[in-house]
Formats: sequence, structure tokens, C-alpha cells
Amino acid sequence: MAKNHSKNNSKEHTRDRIINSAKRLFAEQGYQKTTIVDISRQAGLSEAALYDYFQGKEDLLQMIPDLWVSELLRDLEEQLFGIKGAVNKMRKYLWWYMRRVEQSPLDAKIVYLFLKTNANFLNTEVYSNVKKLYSHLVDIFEEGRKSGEMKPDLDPLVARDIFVGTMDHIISRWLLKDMSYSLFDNLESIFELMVDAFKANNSQ
Amino acid sequence: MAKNHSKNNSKEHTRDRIINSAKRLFAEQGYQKTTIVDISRQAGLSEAALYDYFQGKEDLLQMIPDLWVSELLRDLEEQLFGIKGAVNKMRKYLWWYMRRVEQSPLDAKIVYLFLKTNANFLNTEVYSNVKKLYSHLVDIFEEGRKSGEMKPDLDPLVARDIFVGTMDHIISRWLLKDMSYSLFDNLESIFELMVDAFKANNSQ
DNA sequence: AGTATTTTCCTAATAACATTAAGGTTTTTT
DNA sequence: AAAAAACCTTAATGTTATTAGGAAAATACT
Repeated sequence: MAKNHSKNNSKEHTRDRIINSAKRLFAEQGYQKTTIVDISRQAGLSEAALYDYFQGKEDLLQMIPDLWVSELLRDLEEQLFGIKGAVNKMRKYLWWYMRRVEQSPLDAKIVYLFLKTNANFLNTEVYSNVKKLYSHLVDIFEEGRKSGEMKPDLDPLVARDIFVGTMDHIISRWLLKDMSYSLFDNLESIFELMVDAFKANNSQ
Repeated sequence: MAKNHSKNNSKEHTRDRIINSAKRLFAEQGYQKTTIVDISRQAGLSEAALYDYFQGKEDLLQMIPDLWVSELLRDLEEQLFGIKGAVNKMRKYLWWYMRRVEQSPLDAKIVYLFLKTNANFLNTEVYSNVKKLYSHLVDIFEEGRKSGEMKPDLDPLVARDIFVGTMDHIISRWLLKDMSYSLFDNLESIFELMVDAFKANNSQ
């Protein structure tokens, strides 16, 4: 029993060690320049042993965003729960996501810089989860439109493009610049401008 | 004389043939999955001959965006010349860029999907030209602010982030979805929303 | 023209790397 | 304690980027 427990732990531990080594190395040196030897050394194994845990280098790369994004998805609904009003939800979404990125810069770096290179990204688990993350945004804009908080003719998909595009752009630059400043700089004024774009024009 | 001319032509021709082969293959199969043999076969040479024209695979990848982006930069000033008003310039910028992307989808694909992977992207020629492309946008927003066409407290850098982020997002998705629809779908309503975000609120 | 030089290209190394083969050692189960 | 399973290792194997070394063709020079 106790042995079984400790064994399972150690197995999980090894797997995690490999993932964390890969994460650090991919984020530091990029996917191409990181070798399987690098990763397995860092994790304290031989190269061959790594193949008992993962199918290969691509598989290992995929695993990192897989874990991160599905955890984000789990957290998101929790975070939006109980918040009233589309603008308030939109605000929470933005601040929440930026904080999550700031908390997991290595995961974010891999998602933003190395994932899209994968030819069949559209067929991955990650993409389907990212779409779910986005769909919450679409719901928020739809709610805003219906409640009269936002423009009556607001296209929720267009609003999402502006929102996500802006977020992603800010994050990409932050990652490229090696996270040398805070992601929250200017966030308030960015948010205000986007609200101006979406909100109902009461004065007309 | 005649020989010299034809020789220079053929030299340029070979170089171009290599670049175009690489462009097609990188865009089709991705950078990693494209081999030097693939490229040189396609261009009608041996692998080794390719190294007389380019330093290596990375160098070849870099070359493609280099050429495209610097040509874009040359064209941009021409295109904005004579257009009056910040909103009109902003509109022209958006439509111009989208058309250029639609006209050179292979270049765009390489820029958008494979370039940021490069660890020292920030130190490349391309990045410095991209920054110049962006700086025209900042100028436009600054002009709009000063002329009263846009909000008096509009931060031009923030406006640029929204504008570029939105554009890039739409383009990335279009590229990932294999250019299966028109980039100009919804462009009008996207533009209108962005204008609402930036423009002076006359009714207040 | 005829020789020297440069350009362009090729066939073979070379070396780095991902992935597999084959099997040993330790742990768990019975 | 024997059998099975889990975990790990060293030594291939095969692919691929890059170099070496030099042939063939074009160009320049006399």
C-alpha cells in the first residue's frame, strides 16, 4: 500500500520532471534548439527512458499547452461566477487572463511562440480548448448586446476578434521582450477604449 | 557584355528560384518538415550548391520576410500619400495591408507562423522594418488626436496595440484556416468598431 | 586565341540528433 | 521466492544539416 503509493508518486514525479525540464528549455532556447538529450539530462534520465513517457519531441511540446489551457478552462468559469453585467465580466476576463499569463510565463511562451508552427494545430486538443475559452467571451458580448449595455447591433464575433487580438498582441510583445515590464501597464486605458468600442451610445 | 548580362540574370535567377522553392515548401509543410534536399531539388540543384547562395536553412527562412516586409515598407508611404484625415488614413492602412496579405499569402504565412519562433527575432532586420510599419500607425493616431478627429486623451500607442492586434488576429486565423474565405469579410464592421473606440465623442 | 581566375556546381564525407532495439535491474505482485 | 511489471541503460539506426574537396563551365586577362 505505502509502497504502491510512493511508486505512483515517483512515476508521476518523473513524468512531471520531464515536462518541467522541457518547459524550461523550450521557453529558454526554443523548440528547435532544445535536444532530447538536453531534456533528459535535465530530468536525470537517459534519452531512451524519456520515450517510455512520451511518444517523442512533438508530443512533449503538445503536452505543455494541453495541460495549461485545460487548467485555464477549468478556472475560468469559477472566476466569472457571480459577476453581474457584461462590462464587468469583460473586465474580469481581461484581468484574470493577464494574471494567469504573468503567473505561468513559460507555458504562455510556448503557447504563443511555438504552438502555431504545428501544421495541424487546428486539430489539437489545445485548439479546441482555446475555442472554448473564446466562446465565453462571445457569450459575454451577446449578453451585453441583449441587455442594452452594449450596442444593439454589436456582432459578438467581431467584438471577440478585437478583444482577443488586442490581448494576444500585448502578450506576444511582453513575451518577446522577456517579460521585462508588467503586463498591467496601460491595461486600464486599453480596457476603456475597448469598452468605448462596444458599449451602447447613450447620448445619441 | 551580352554574356555578362545573361550571367548576372542567371545568378539572380538561381537565387530567386531557391527563395521561391523555399517559400512554397515552408508555407506548405512548415519550416521543420521542409528539408534542404526538398528545397534544392525543387530549385534544380544539389544541396551543397544551395550553400553558395545562403548560409543555411535559418538564413533562408529569414530572407523571405526580409524581402517582403521591406517591400511593404516602401509601398506604404506611397499609398498613404495624399489622403486627408486620420480616420481616412487608418482605413486606407487597414485595407491596404489586408490586400497585401491576400496577395502574398505565402510570405504572410511565413511571417505570421514561423518568424516569432526565432529566439532573437527582436534583433532582425524584419523586426526593425515591422516597427517602422507600426510607427506610421502611431503617427496617424497622433494626428487624429491633435486634429480633434479622435479623442483628445487618446494614447497613440494603445490605439496601435488595438489596431495591430486585431489585424494580426484576423490574419493569423485566416492563414491557419488555409485562406478558405475572404479577409475582407466583416472588415467594415471591425473598422467601424475601432473607429468608435478612437474617435472624439462629439455628443458629450 | 589561350591561359589564369572566378563562378557555379557536384559527389562524397561529417556530425548532430531523434528514435529504436535489446536487454538489464529494481520494484511489485502472487 | 518466482513471475510479472515498471523503469532504466547502452548501443544501434536512420535522417538531415552542413562541410570538404574538387570538377566543369564561364569570365577575365594577355
